[in-house]
Amino acid sequence: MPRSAPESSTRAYHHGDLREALIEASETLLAERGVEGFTLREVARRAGVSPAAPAHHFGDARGLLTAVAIRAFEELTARLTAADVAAGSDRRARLRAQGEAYVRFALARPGQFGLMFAVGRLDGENAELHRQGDAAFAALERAVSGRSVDEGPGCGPSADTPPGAFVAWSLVHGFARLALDGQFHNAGPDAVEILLREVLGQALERIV
Amino acid sequence: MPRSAPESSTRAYHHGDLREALIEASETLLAERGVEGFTLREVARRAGVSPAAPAHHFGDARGLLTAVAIRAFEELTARLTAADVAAGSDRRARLRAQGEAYVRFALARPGQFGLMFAVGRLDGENAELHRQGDAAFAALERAVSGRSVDEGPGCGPSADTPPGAFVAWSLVHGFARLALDGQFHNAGPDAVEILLREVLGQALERIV
DNA sequence: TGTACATCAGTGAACGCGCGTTCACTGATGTAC
DNA sequence: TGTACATCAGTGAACGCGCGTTCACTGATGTAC
Repeated sequence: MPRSAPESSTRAYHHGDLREALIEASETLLAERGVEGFTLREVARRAGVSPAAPAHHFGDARGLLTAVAIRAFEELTARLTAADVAAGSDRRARLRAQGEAYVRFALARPGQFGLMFAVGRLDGENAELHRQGDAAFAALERAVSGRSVDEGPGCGPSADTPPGAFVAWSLVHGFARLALDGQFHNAGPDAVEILLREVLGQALERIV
Repeated sequence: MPRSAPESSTRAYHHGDLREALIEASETLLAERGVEGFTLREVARRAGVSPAAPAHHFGDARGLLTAVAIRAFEELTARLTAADVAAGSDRRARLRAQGEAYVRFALARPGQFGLMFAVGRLDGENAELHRQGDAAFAALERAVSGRSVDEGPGCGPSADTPPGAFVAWSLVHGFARLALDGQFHNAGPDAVEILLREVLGQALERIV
């Protein structure tokens, strides 16, 4: 099932749905080469269009990357929320489920995960980007605060946010980045899997 | 006092000590533009030499960056160890002191911190790089395990490493990266300072 | 002490490369009448 | 239904750019005798 475009739904002209094709090509390119290896020309090549075509839909490279990041935040939020719901009502179980979902998302989509925090490559003025970023954080914060998924949307980091939310975020974020940067390679076979369980088991449950 | 070059001490010919000058120029360039903004030509420009000069001392760009990363790990280890010693013998105090030192290093030297974990830009075959990276981890692990600073050098991540070391590392590493990526900007004024204390206070002490 | 020579740090021009973006354009699609 | 026209997605060549690295070289330094 094709996802609907978040803003003005582009009609199919020559290509069919170039906007969508460019986003998907970006996702696979990011997966293969990371944010550092991303180029607009390569994306165009993979989508089978000329290097000038993307400008029509996204303005420039930053615009395309921002669209990809927005979608990535949406997927992260969906995964966090699904894990939360599946974990039941126990606060620690919810927290652990979300922590595991966060790390698994990062490991499954390393390129997109890198992009989401590569602020220099994104359009910081984009309101939708902020909205989706805040939504992902809100999902985590909800479990930390023991609020139900049904109790409204929550909001992004603020001065009122309980510190535990930052603790949980830092922990899973740091674990994910270290794992992606290969820092656990010497910690034995299946180190990431084993450590993930231990870290979440030892730490996340105690923190809050 | 000029630091002595880690390998074959380069004599002063035309420049004086180009090897050292290139490393220092790299450090300030990294500070200004991050790893993404690093170029060999710009470093040469800043050191006042031709673009071909660095090759003589470091082979290629990767070689120079690796030398810079090695030095950065040395500085991190020195900071962690100093904080550890200053914290006395209480295990939680030591852990907290090292955690704070880790984050402060990252905030003070964002470009070098980014470089240390930008594995794609470094020479993964370089033994000294691994040695210094392991040494930094070993400092952290020592406090987690409650071993004294005097009890030998320790070693890098392995299958025998207590999980708490990975927990502590993930926590401070994640906090540092999120802070550097501007993710705490909306958490109020002085958010990073306040959160740093809260995160270390709430979490690090409980984890082990 | 003086001279001839070897070493090698650093030069500067050139290499080929791929990049993001621009621009005038083409031609398929959709629409007004 | 048919025709003329407007729209605009996508083309492809060209722009200027800065990059890392190479190469034959220069000339200061150090050294052997």
